[in-house]
Amino acid sequence: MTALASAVNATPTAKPYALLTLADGGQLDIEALRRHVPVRRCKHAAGQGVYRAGQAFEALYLVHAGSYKTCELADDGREQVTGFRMRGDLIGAESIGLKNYSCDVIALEDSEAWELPYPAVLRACLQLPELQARITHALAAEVRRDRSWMLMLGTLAAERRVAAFLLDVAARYAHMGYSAKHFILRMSRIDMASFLALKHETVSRALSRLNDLSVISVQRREVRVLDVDGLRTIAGSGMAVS
Amino acid sequence: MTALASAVNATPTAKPYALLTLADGGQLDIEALRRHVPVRRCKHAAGQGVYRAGQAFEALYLVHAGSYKTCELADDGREQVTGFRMRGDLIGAESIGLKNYSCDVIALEDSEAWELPYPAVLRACLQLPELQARITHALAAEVRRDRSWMLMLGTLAAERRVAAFLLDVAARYAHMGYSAKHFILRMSRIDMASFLALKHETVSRALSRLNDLSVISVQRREVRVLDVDGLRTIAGSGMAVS
DNA sequence: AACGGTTTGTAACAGTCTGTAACAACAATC
DNA sequence: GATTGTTGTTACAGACTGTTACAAACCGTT
Repeated sequence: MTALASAVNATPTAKPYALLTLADGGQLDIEALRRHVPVRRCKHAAGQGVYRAGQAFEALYLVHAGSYKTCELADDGREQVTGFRMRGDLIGAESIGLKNYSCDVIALEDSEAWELPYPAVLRACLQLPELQARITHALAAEVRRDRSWMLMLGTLAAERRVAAFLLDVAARYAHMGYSAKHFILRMSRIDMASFLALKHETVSRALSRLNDLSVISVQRREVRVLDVDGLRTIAGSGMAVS
Repeated sequence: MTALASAVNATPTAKPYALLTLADGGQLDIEALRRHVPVRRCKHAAGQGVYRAGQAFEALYLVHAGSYKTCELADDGREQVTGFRMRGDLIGAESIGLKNYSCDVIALEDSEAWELPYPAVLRACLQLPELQARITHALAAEVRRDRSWMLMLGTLAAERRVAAFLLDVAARYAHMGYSAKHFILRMSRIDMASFLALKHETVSRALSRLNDLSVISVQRREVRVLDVDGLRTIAGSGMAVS
């Protein structure tokens, strides 16, 4: 990573954040949660897993720094990246109700997630009605987000998918207080391609074309958005992630 | 529908069913729920909506008979079928936490869903801890199911997607007590194609080819599975829907 | 039984995306 | 600083799916 790049969206300041950004921005903060649940800070090196499919389900995780990918696995080895998680995102909720985690969650860079042991969370839910609602809302939001990507994957051509993806990344960085016009992608072309149901060469070509159209400027993982409206037009009036 | 067809998987008998088939088959039955929540039976003609995106979110629904499709809509008119719902499936949970429903749910045939007013459900959750867990589990299962389809859509070619879809339909009919080897598809080719992120002609071609391979026998919406293992091989060792 | 409208099937053609391959840029290691 | 491996880019040929068009089957209605 170049010196310039590292200044764009580096490790965040320790600014406090609400639990479960995904939901509607309510008031339950991490300190209230800590009074009921023993929180352990877990650091992960790039490529290391928070958990893997099949491991015993024991905790939820809250991303504190860095970024992760969630991967679905098939018996025959097929693999699919189903999403990327950043600061404030909840991890592990998809496995609630199971004895074992149903997917892999892997750090894309050196990252940190806070471990919330599930039995403690369950007990805390009885005393903090807000927490229960928050988790339910986060799950519902996750369903909506996944479906909104299904809409995107089912109706947009390759180049438009890539454009929609960039807009989503930009919006998420903006939400975290970073620049929406200049950022570093944390995932490889292969992960991006898997998520977008494309091949990595196709993603490269699409990015190059968006670059040639002067809608963005891209060099490897560094992206500058030059024409947001142009990008929105290509993506089809953008995402409707709720 | 032919006389033969109607005998295959017609309106179900009024066999009692557990709440939220999607989850892990627990014990909370519909009678326990009725003691806390006023249940209204809602009938829908084919093509009629249970609710539409934008309508005020007021209730969850439990499919009692028939079948529905869930549709995601984009601002610019793009549309994507994101799933099909049958007896025992919960509808509306994806909109929990919102003021308005986020998608359309439309009956594929004459169907019936039981309305569970959400405020009453919320109150009931305080008295029936099982209910709260059930809804949470159903939501988590919904996330897993959607991701498992993302895996399928992202990694399988057209013909294999259709095969995987047929296996899923067969499994769901089997779960409801119908034949897994002989059933009637309730959705049009267009809905099926939308769900599988294909065009309806491609679905037609794939079905014709599976028919020519003697893996299935298909005539319009009537399907006979002749070679389950063959179908599984084509689909890539089947789905891992949990 | 005849009538439109819808749904489904088939075909030829065109287009996008993919697969392969070679190369370039970068990172990590020695 | 050279080397090795990973990641990303680009070009070209080829396969699959999408497009378009039309015909047949089915449905509900008259």
